[in-house]
Amino acid sequence: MKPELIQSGPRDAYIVAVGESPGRNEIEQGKPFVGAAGEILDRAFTQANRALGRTLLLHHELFITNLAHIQPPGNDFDYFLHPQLRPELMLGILQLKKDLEEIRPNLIIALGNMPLRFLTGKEGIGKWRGSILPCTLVSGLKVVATFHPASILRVYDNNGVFQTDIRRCAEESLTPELNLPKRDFYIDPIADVRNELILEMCRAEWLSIDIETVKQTDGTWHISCVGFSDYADRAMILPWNSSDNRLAIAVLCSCQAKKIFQNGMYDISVLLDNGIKVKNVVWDIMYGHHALYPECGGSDDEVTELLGTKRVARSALMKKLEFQTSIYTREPFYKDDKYTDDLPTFYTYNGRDAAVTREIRDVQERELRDFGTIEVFEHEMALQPLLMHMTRAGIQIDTVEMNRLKAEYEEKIGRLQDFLDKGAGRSVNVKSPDVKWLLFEKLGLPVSKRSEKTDKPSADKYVIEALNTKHPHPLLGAILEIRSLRDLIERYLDTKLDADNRWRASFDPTGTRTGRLASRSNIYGTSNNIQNIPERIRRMFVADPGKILFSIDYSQAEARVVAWLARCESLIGVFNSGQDIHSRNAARFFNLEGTDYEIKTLQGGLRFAAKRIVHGSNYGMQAQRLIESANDDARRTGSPHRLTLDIARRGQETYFLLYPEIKDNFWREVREALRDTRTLNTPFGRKRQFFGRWDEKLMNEAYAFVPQSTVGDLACKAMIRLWDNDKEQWKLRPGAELLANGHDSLIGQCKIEDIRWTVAMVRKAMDIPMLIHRRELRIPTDVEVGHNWSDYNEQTNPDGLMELSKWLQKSRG
DNA sequence: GCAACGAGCGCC
DNA sequence: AAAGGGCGCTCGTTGC
Repeated sequence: MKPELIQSGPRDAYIVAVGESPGRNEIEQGKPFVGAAGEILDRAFTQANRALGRTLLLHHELFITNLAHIQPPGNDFDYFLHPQLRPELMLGILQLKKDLEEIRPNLIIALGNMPLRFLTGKEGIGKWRGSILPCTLVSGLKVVATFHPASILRVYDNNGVFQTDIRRCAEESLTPELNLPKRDFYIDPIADVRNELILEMCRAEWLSIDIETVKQTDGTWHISCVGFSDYADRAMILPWNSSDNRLAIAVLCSCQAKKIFQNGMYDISVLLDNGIKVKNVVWDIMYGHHALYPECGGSDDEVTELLGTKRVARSALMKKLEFQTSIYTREPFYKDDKYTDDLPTFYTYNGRDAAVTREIRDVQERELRDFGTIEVFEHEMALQPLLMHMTRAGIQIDTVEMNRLKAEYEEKIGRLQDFLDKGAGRSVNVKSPDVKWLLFEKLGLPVSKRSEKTDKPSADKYVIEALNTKHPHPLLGAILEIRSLRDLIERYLDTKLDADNRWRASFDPTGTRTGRLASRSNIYGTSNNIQNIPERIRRMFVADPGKILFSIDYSQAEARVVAWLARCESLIGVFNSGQDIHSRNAARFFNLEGTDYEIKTLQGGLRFAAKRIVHGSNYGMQAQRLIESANDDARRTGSPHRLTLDIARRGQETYFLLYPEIKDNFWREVREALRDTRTLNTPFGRKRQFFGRWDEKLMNEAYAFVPQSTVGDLACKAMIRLWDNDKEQWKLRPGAELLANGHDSLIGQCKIEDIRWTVAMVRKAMDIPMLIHRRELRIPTDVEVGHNWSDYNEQTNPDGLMELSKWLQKSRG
């Protein structure tokens, strides 16, 4: 008997969607994609149609079928393939061929790797998804592949990509033609052709530039070739190996055309290292993409790939050119050409990159205007030159101090490690599972937390700190101490510096989902992230000779933004009154009203607890986690005070009781915005779409987004003001410069005699009024100055950071 | 021997 | 069951 076909839809459909094989529900109901996977597909089409302004009756346009029409044992498609192709699959594919020949849809959607393989002969859904491909099963038809909807259930991060792919499918289904972009590539052209092209390209409005490089053993980059494209249908590729070409490259880079890059900070730096200045850089498609899809922010992308520390993509949406090509253009996947031995193929690859970059710019401009984030893009572009400057300037490291710290910590580690090994009866590596053996087997202590991913017991500092409170044991403290000392050495004190002993961290405006800057090691592989340097080693960062460091931070910035977002009059009142908000809150949370609460709270460490409670509670942190972070702070700073669960709970309850608007307004409005549009807007015009699964984690991400983003943007806006040399009102004197961004703080240096003036300028630039719910918010700033970057201490760090007024007094005396 | 991955942890 | 968010880096383990 012929098996029943699990299919649905009309035989005059525009689109045929092809899955792998039916599941149990599909078999029972005789229809494909009836469960959760079907819902995902349905929803994506509805959204795509809405985005395209179409009202399309899905079921009249879409024919859905599978490669096979029986369920393989264990739902494992491999059953059909190994040890050899099974007849059930071959029958299914013949049926599919027949169906396609009869229906002749405008578009076939391959849902997953197997349909991709049998419809196009291509393999690797991650590479080929989104590409418009000729169908090899039935010639003359076209295929777009994307993830199988069921995979979205497992890897929800793919949801955003899936949605953009389905949108492409809805567009492609309008016409049957493959109609792929055609481009001409002029590879190392003869002088006449080259000169003609140079003339034309210099006169063009836009010119994209893309370099190919090889890393040298000394960390520098050798340029192989440079691609230029003035129109998306052509590109010129100039190998670096002739002096004529190098001159041509210099001419093109310095011409008046508006330049387009993909991750230009890299290209521009490398060109500069080779004596070539790029003028009129106006568009970076990585920045454009980030302003459209902030979810692409985060590491683990081509930036980190460049550094050789690539990790698996974690972001819902990637920002690399390969991905952008798949969503902004109709150019099929071609990145494998990069790894060819064939020189012409490689040069063509370079030219295609340039042409695609050129093409993407135009699409991005339209989309940025439609989406309403063109100002966000321009803001990030404005940051680029000053961030490059900061990276290239760097900060001086006192290497004597660096080595002294390392020696001190190594000595301590040696002693503690001896103590630990003797106590444990064997050697214990504190960064290995040895610790779990020691805690949970040898000492028989209880497991209190497990990894979400692997379900393995956790032995992190919170667990160990909690164990130490309940079952005190000297080895526990030793583990924590060794871990943190090893960390200081491995992650900071062993950092490779440049030959002039400067720390040159890079800054990346597309590095986060919020618009904060990300910081990491630079393109030559020296230095590291400068935004997580521990306080206890910051003293090795020093001002240049004759100069002094300043660190100016926004006071309680995120908490203020939350108060304004919540329209919480009482909290706004406390901020506006100029009182010490934490002492004030501590008094109220812990019932110290009417007493001399400031002294009491300060002495009791409750002020610190109040700070933690406010910050954590705003973003959905629970009491248990609150005390962990508060007590960790206390341990690190040597404070004897510990927060108990009871006190934390009471404090948190009081916080929400006193300021109910946090939940009633702020949280509620975030949830409503998410429910209605899955999009949040910030006071500075950022828009972030949330593609994640609808759960509390998504809510917590969303609560944190606007405050974090607003403060991050605020500090960057101030940096732009100070960089912009035309603006007389924030003009810094020669020798004064910004050195780093600490999210809510700016770090810089200036000549010692200019410190008052410089600080006044920077503070003025940082004083940026915002409107939140039509109410003005201006966040005050605190200033510290010193010769090194650690806090002042009369005995241990007399050259450290202190309040400006105190420093002036001290330096007069 | 290398690459991927998880755990852990520094900062705001 | 319990769960703040946002990052980047290093080590140790594991799997090929």
